[in-house]
Amino acid sequence: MRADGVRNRRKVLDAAMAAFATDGLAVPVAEIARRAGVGTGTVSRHFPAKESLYEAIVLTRVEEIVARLAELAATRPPGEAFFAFLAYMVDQAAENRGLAEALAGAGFDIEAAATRGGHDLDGAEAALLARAQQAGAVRADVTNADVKALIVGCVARERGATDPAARRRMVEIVSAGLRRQGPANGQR
Amino acid sequence: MRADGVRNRRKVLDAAMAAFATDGLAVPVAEIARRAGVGTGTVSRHFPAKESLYEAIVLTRVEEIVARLAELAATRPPGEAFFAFLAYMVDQAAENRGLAEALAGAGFDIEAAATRGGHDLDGAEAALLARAQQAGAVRADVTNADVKALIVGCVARERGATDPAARRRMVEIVSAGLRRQGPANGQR
DNA sequence: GAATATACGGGACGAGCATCCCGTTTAGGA
DNA sequence: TCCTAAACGGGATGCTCGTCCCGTATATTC
Repeated sequence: MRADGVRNRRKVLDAAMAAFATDGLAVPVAEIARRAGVGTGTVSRHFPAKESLYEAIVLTRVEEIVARLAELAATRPPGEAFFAFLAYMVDQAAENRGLAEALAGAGFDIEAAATRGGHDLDGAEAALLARAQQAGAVRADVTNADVKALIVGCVARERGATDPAARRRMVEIVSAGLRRQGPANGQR
Repeated sequence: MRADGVRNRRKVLDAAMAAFATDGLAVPVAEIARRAGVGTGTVSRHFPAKESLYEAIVLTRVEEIVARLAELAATRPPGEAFFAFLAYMVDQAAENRGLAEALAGAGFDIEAAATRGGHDLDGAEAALLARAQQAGAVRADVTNADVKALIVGCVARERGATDPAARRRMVEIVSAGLRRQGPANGQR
């Protein structure tokens, strides 16, 4: 492979990461090419379809997430690890519009991409949840799909205005709701 | 106005309601025309832009919602009214993909449409929340934007598979999180 | 320094869609 | 029954994109 090919591939990848993060997955390929300082043909040649760009980028994100998850699971007690991971995911999604869209299921199947890349994101999340439930830190009837939807909700506030305080408050609310309810709390 | 004009306008409106509810706001105008049994020209003449279709349909939904909100506020104690409205909104959005998309801010500004139609949806929701907070039923630091985002989260589960039990569970979780926290709950 | 495979740029092409237009049809009154 | 304004259908048009192609340029090898 030629050196300029490697270099340009890298530039496209970086530009696409930035573009997806700020403008979302619907950003036109031409805009990515513009940001990378190359022609659209160069983008298409390195990534035959837009999907391949999604995939290449999402995979690195997934790797980071899986690593973070493993680290939390290894170093913290079950409940704490679960809630820390929840907060981490919300922060990631809040800073990356493309990731938020992917998590919301708009335009890209992130789980499928993770699986194709050899990562079992869903399984790892489910295990983290299950451990937290066994430890009595999380309601027993919650499913992993519930948790993923709630993460989407935490990021669904006013587009653009990512007030960190509001984000923290959202995570708090959802965390409180997920915690096993005390016996004296049973109204409704 | 001619009788067939009135009739066709009605047919288009009904078809669009059904199409938006099942297929979302991105459904092509041609598909709406097909469902209504008319040509695309007829749709365009009655509703010059797709936006006007959105608006006409959303307005009836908003009216229902505002009426329901007023009824709950008038007949139930503050906290109960608030949580009942939350559950109501989630049910509505779960049964209507177009409404869910509009609430999530994807492709249509529902608040603006409500305002143009003379309804103050946001204000009414905020008042309901404020009353529940004054009554001590809901955390004092929660904003109306938070609540709206959480509603989106409750509906963000796997597309299509609208398991009623899961939906109820999501509402429970979010409601629990929104309730004023007991003093003994302060872990984290 | 020449030869060649590799890569580049950006225009061409086609798909999907909203909107507009106009020749044809029809409702409703005289 | 006839006339005309109103309404209809669906093809034409224009726009935004993703993808493909090909004439040109350049890195690499001998």
